[in-house]
Amino acid sequence: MGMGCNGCEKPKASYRKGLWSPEEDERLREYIIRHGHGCWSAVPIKAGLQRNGKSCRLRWINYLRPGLKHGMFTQEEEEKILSLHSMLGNKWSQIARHLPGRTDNEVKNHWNSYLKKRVQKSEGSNSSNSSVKSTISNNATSPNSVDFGDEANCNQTAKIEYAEPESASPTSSLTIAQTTNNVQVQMQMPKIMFADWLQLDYINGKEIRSQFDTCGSDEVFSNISAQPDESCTGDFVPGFCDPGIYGDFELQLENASENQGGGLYDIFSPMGEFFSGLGASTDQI
DNA sequence: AATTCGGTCAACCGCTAGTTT
DNA sequence: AAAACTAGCGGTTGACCGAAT
Repeated sequence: MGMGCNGCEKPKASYRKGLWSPEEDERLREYIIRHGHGCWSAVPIKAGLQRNGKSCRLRWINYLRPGLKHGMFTQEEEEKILSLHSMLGNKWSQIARHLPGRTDNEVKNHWNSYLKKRVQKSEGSNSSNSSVKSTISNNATSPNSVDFGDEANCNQTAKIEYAEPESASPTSSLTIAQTTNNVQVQMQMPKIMFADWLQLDYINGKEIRSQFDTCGSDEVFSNISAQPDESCTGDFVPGFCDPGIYGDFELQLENASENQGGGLYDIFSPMGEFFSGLGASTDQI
């Protein structure tokens, strides 16, 4: 686009706005997968984009970040939104945290264009908006002190399944070797999809440190941005989190040290699921 | 066939809180 | 102490598209 007045030395770069082109998307994705995002305001410069950092951040978080679900909300998701909204109000980011693969923006949009009307209608026509509230009312305390521990623990949307011994074991022999410690665990513990596990805030009442967006943190985060390969089992949703022990589970990252600043990671979920992909850890950038 | 209407959703804007200089 | 900067949040906008007229 044009460049405003040339004479005045306003360093005001004219940023592109509006919808992202596929080329821009590719540049941004490529850059972040290789280098992590670091400081967002530097991203467009380093990635060669005529956008501001804020726009890049938004595009990554809401669209490009691996692991996002797109498309129709399931009934369970909708019910969850309704429940959470009745407790939290318009705290979209908090609500979205309990919907794996969904962004706050998406949840907000869905509420505004579908769910709000539905609630209003049922409120108008009725006495007590029964089913929605009843699912959560038992522990609906003040909005500030909502504790999801129990909910996360027993809820259905966490996709907790019981692993069959071999269905959980990937084809890769590497994996088998690496997960010997987990074999026993695999037999008796619930199998949790990596994706869901990462995004849950609590498991068995214990807080899990997982997040999808860390920047400039001094803590030793390993930000994993990976893509599924053939040996993936189940839904793979990569994310950013600390390796370590969380409650009854352990998350391992393999080969990370040999691939500092981007490279191939082997990632083991707590239940021994194996994933491999590109990654970059921000603490090395 | 052309125009208007209405809904959706990606993206922007302004603000706040936290951190760094 | 304060100014500058950053990430993140939620409200809002407007481009786009299908349906209705």
